[in-house]
Amino acid sequence: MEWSFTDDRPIWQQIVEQLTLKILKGEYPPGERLPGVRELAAQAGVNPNTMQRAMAQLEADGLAVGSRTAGRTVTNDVSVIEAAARARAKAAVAECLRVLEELGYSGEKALAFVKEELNHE
Amino acid sequence: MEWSFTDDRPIWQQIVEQLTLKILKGEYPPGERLPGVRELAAQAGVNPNTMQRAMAQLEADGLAVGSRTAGRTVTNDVSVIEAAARARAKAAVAECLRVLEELGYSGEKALAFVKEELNHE
Amino acid sequence: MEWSFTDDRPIWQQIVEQLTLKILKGEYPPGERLPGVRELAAQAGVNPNTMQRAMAQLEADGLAVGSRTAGRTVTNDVSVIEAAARARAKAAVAECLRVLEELGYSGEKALAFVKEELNHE
Amino acid sequence: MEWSFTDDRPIWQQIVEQLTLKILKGEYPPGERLPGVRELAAQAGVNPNTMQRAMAQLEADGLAVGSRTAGRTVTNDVSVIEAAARARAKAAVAECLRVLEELGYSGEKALAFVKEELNHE
DNA sequence: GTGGTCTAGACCACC
DNA sequence: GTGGTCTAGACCACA
Repeated sequence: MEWSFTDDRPIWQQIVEQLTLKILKGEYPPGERLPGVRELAAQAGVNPNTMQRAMAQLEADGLAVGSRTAGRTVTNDVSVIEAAARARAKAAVAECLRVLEELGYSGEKALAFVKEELNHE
Repeated sequence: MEWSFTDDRPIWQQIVEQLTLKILKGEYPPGERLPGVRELAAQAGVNPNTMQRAMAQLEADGLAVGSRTAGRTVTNDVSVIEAAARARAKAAVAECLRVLEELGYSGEKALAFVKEELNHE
Repeated sequence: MEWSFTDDRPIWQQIVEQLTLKILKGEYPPGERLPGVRELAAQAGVNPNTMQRAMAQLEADGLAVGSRTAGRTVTNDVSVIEAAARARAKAAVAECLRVLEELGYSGEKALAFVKEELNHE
Repeated sequence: MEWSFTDDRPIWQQIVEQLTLKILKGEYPPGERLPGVRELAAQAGVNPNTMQRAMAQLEADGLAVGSRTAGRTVTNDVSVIEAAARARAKAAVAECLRVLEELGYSGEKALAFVKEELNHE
């Protein structure tokens, strides 16, 4: 796993995002055991506390469940994962459309613009 | 003008965004004189220092030009404004497509999803 | 017997509570032989060490007596059991009243509130 | 303010509880500015990080709102405060009744017991 | 060995 | 001066 961080946002947030993405994509399947805090921290080259901050957020989001002594696992509740994935996709599109609308793109023009960008990518 | 800020990002950045938008949309036409920092700060209910920082950014972006004596004006270079508008639109779409691709949406599926979101908005 | 644990508190404490309850209610009558640690541990799906710790606490509370050769039995001293039951009840009520008082419930109001909660349960 | 902690639970949780109680009781009225993290930490004799952990929880509970630069204030949403107070009271009573029921107290007997305890307090 | 907590001290952005 | 973040290092309960 390639960890890369920018300094415009807290590292723990970026960790949360990247781990969340792995869960949403199924790279960490539901129920799978997650590596320990110390191990992940070593991999990512951050302080264990920082990694733990990220894991706590992951738990708060309901994507990971922690048993006090036996490490954490990805949630078994697939609906939570799917809901998170859908929410992320919808948020991205909504933000995009919001900006385009601000710039004067009507619905049809916005769609055409997206299509165009998609093609000569 | 309705100024509203969230506290998840620096206020000066949000000011920059909103002022930039007004320029891109032509509400502040090229060459037009911008209100003074103190006046704008009073309107927005922020510290003049904060507004000052936003204006400095606007100058750095090339959208505003400042003469030490006569206040600031919107740039006369229309190409700069158009380029900025295009860049903002492309960035928004690119970010959106990036997220969708991360989540496993192929090009066609992404477009379909955007269309769908656009419809039941 | 249905064993269920939450991970907000040590498992051995929860075992102690549930076993204690069985003794107080008479499900394990005074003088009765308790199942062996290994057997109980298997039932509850926990490590024998954990169950062992719970039993030690039960002994410390005076509710179980252990003879090195013949396993453990529930105490024959009924007064100990009755005292424990009374203490548990009083502690529960005292804690409840403490919280209610903290929140501004006077004696009468507290009682009325308890009555109300009891009814629409 | 008298801060006293026990070592059976995390200090930050105890801080959260005590601050929450002050808010629920109105000692910190809605909208009131809370002392800074460093100041509170000094008062309580704990590390600023520990105090911040507590404040973050208070924010997550919706009882405090934080503006990135101007300190925290008690929420203005009185309904949140009232809901929290009611929830705390109901939880306390429910726990009490649960224990009493486990011990064999029927509804009426439980109420009578509470009344008795309340009197010779 | 696991996660959780706490301390100490430092740095930074923001206003 | 405010809150937020990060590091480093230590301790503890639990299983």
